[in-house]
Amino acid sequence: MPRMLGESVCRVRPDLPAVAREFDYLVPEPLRAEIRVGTIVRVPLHGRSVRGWVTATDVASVADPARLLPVNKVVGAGPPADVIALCEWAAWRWAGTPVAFMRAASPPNAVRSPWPTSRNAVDLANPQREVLAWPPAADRRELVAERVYATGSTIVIVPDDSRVGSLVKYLERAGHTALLMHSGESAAQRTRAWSDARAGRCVVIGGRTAIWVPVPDLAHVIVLDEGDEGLQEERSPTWNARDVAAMRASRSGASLTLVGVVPSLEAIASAGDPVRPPATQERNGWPQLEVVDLREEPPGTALLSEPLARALHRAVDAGGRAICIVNRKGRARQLTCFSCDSLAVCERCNAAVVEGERGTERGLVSARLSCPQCGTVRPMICLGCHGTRMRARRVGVSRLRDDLALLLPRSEVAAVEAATDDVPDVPVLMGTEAVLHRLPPGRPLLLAAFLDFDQELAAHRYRAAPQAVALLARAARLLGPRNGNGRLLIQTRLPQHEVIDVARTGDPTCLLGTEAERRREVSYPPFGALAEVSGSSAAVMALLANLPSDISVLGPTETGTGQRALLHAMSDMELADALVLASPVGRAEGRLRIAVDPPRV
DNA sequence: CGGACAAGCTGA
DNA sequence: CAGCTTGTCCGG
Repeated sequence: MPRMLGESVCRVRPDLPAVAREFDYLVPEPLRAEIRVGTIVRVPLHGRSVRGWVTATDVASVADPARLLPVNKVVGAGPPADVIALCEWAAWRWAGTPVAFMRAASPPNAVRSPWPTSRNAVDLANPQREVLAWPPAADRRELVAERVYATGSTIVIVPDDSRVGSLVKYLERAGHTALLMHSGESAAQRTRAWSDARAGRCVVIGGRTAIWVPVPDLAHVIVLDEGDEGLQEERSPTWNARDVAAMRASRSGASLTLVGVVPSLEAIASAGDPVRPPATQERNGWPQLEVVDLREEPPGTALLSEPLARALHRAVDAGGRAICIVNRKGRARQLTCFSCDSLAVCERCNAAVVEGERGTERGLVSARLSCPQCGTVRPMICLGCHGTRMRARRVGVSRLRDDLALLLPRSEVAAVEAATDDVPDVPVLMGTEAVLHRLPPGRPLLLAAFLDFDQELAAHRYRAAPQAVALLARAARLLGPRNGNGRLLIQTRLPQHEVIDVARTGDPTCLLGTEAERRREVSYPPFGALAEVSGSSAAVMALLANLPSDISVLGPTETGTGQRALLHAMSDMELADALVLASPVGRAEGRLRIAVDPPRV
């Protein structure tokens, strides 16, 4: 096929994650007007017709022009050029393929309408970068509204989709064009919002994917709950919308506001020390707090203390709702024999067994032990002394529900876990943290009680403290401010812990200093960078072998299916560059997953 | 990713 | 050695 003079050539990245290359194609004259950077096209590749994104137009230097094939057709509009470039950056930053990001930045359905007359990028004289410490129960609508830019677009990232409705209404009442982009919406609705955003002069409100919207005139990016785990993609590449927001704002010359109850060290590292509201507002932005020191409770009361019982009765008698939170599913996660005190383990694999659902054994209802590792189930019998009575050591929500029901004979008590289908509208809910996300409407929430908060404080994850604050903050938001009727109750043996101080005083700096100290000591993020690589032994070992020497490696350790290792570098850039260098150029030998900034280590 | 083609395996 | 499975390569 001879190439004619003046015929234009575009570069296309096929929507095939395993093909880490771009290819050049001829642009047929009738398609020329529609083909620009970002346009979604179908192109012939290896005898097939595949979808892809145009990544460059008017490509000049072509290796072998005679071999070029023409683009088959234009599928529809895609991300604008600046977003395509942002996708390339994100692919480097989180060691993924650009395709993964281009998918996230594209509309769910094809958009055939032409681009609106282009609105120029806003030229802010003085773009601001700001970190804002904002107490959980304080209203955030005003905070957003006063930052919305009138002659340009604003992106507002809100990880929790249950709270966006009132924000949208508030902004619309203030005369703004608000576009909702949450994953809970239908594909058609999200496509429409994506398409409408191309006109600019709007406020886009959505979850993490909203950071990729095609607004042409970005002036401000606001990230609410910037430390929320929901801002990070769980699957690889594990990108974080807060970090993409910071880069997009910086590249567009837009302002950036990162808002958190206790701002993350990552936010502070990228946008400076937090701005705080006046101290009275900080205090009033948390509900009333009661800390129960479990060391002073009589032994044997376990997690159902006297002050907890009082608070529960008070809430129920007032006609409100009370929720109790323990992050352990099931009945008991650990059991010891009542007579010989040995730990109950699995007869096959020796792992600690948990108390399973009750089964029927020769006509008698009895508890069973089940192994979380291999699934073996046996009746509740001690392997050592054949005793049949067990003491529950780490009690879970289903057992606590039963205990709570005995304590509150006149109220209905329901257990809630992530797997619970319908959360019943009863006065008392006993649940894992899932209950904080799945509260049925109807009754006013008067009490949120963390029965074993030390489990969160002492968790061996390096982000344990901010995650613990996030739990308290979520509960606090549901309970309302200090002058309301909601009450937060925390049972602990560490009543002086900085995390609890934040809820007590409203002062986020209680925690920031010690947390920064801890992380700096071991060069953990944001004073260093981490990545977890896992997969088949061959793939992991090949990657580790090609790593430059300034990357330190913990492991590898055996997993069920292969190997896992933790990589540490002194900066995000160093880590990203090393992963580019070490990643296999051609086909990967077996499965490999790279999680940059793994949420739990 | 998935088609093409090569090398390996099996049974008469 | 035909006919089938399994593996490796590579795309404009």
